[in-house]
Amino acid sequence: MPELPEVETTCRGISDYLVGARVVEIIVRTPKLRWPIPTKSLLQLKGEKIVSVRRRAKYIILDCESSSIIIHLGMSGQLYMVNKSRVHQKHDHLDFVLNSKWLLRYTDPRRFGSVMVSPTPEDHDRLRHLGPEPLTEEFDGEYLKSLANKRRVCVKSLLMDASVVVGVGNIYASESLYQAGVHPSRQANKISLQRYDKLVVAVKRVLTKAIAAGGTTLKDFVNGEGKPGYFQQSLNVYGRAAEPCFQCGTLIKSVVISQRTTYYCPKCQR
DNA sequence: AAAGACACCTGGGAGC
DNA sequence: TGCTCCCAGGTGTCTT
Repeated sequence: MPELPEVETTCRGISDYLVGARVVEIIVRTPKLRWPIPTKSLLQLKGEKIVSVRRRAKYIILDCESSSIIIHLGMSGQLYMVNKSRVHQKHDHLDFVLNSKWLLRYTDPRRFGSVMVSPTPEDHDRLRHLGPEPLTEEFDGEYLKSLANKRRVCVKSLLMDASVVVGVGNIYASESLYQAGVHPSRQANKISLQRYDKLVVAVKRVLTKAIAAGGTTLKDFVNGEGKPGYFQQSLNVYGRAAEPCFQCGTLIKSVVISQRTTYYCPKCQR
């Protein structure tokens, strides 16, 4: 489900309900996600107020008074507000009960997600080595080109490497490369600065548009209020193998790059 | 050191 | 209807 726009959408959806609220109870039903939930340190936050809600890469950070809760949605995770009276179902692993009529529920069928606790989330092992946010000025063509010069991987793998830039997952990598006219299999160190400038613009544009649309709902994504996103209506190549390119009519192709299906137009992307 | 393969899980859809 | 197989939005870790 979630790439950066979906995580951002989730953050915005739950923030108003959480900031300033107090966590009166924490219910851990499934202690084992990708890693074991640190139940003990999590329960110590019971009674604390949530000070802020933010995002770093695809991690959602709930800052409480003494420490922060770090949540990753993995492939199938969802985080959303429900009325306290809503009964939990099979994959509802975790509830944060608030001092209001709401609770924050974490649902994740595949359990690839994770929940961590840290007083200094930026320094956490999982977050420390992350690259810049894609929607900042730090992420520009020169930056990308300088890293690409040292790499022999294909450009799509470079774009999806979280130590290079965070938040560009499989959908938006394909979409950005299409918009920039860059072939996903092209070797990263053989692309000019001009083309990296263009690629960076494309990444920013695609992500910004997707956030504005409330994310992409492929199967089951819902925002913090349980509503779907609408960006899938704007997808140009992702999931469109054997369908005509909107620009030139050539049939969209798919190829597997580092174990992930990648979509591109063989004519528009070189 | 970098790049590729594999692992963790469940559910949904296609094909028979 | 029901079985089997394949695929899926991520990313840490192991192997080359």
